[in-house]
Amino acid sequence: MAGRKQKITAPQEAAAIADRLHSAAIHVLRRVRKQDAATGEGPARLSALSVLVFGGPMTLGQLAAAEQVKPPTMSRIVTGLEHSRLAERVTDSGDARRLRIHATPRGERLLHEGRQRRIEYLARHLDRLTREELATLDEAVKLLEGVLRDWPLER
Amino acid sequence: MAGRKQKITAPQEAAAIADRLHSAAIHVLRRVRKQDAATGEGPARLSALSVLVFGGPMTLGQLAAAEQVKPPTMSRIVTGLEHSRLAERVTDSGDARRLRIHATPRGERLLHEGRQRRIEYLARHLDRLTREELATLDEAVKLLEGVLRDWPLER
DNA sequence: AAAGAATCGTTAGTATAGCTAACTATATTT
DNA sequence: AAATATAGTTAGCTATACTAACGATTCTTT
Repeated sequence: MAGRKQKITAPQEAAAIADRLHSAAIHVLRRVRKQDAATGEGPARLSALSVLVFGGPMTLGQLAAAEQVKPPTMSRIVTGLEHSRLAERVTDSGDARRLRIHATPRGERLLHEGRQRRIEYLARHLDRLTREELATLDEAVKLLEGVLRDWPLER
Repeated sequence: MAGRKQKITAPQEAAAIADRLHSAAIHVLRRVRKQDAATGEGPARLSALSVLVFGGPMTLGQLAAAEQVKPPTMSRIVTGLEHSRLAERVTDSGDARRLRIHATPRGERLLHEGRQRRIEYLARHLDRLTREELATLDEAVKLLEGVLRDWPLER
């Protein structure tokens, strides 16, 4: 955090961009989420499953924190994933209070397929951009990733 | 739409960017939506209210279509907005089946305040970007807006 | 003009996803 | 050993989504 570039930013400018960024993000996701219906699972389950697949097995509390959701909510989400045989609860050896939640092979498969479908759909629409425009978009996404990385979760 | 530039885009590139764009959009919105809790209204109501405020009065069916939601769902959302005195149903003169839904002054005020809060919050975090980086982000958002404009709603 | 069909919205019933409060079971601290 | 802290679950509430079935109106067709 100490190594950031100087802030030479006009605040109103940031606000105007923030507004349109917010709107664009909403509309992109609204289009894309329809593709996820094909998986037969709801968004909360898919998102939690994604955390499990890409972050590896973790406790219910960690998963709840990662999804910014309270433990009772995550408990129900995991129950749903178990019923669909996409994830499993395993009692932690060494601390019987804890549960290790992990994705099943079936869960990994379903996630990757859904992700593929979603990305292809989105990419099909980005295809109308030129190579240069895609490069701009790529750079902007990198900037956003940086902002998100340094963005404290509290507040 | 006929006047778009040539497609000289490598498809895999678009897919990779699509993936990260999707992820970034999810995480930005996840952070920002917490600010909306201060309004005391849920996301579906705020989003419908936003359509009413910026799109003007419309029928329930139009509002449902704009929000990509089925009529029964929108009926309940509007009921909620009415209970909070943020919107009103008015029977259409000329076609008694139709309802004109419109935002109340109170609804407009709440929406603008919430929007202000959300934008300021997001802008505060974008502030760590330099002027140049903000310009890149701005350009990328414009590109996205263009893609969204030409993106048919069906499918 | 009357009968039938289409349209608009609501009601009923179900599922998912979020919350707080209260509880159980296990670990840790004193 | 007793008190406290931690990890999850259960219970009960609310909001948001769906489909199916219904009522009321309007349009069409005979």
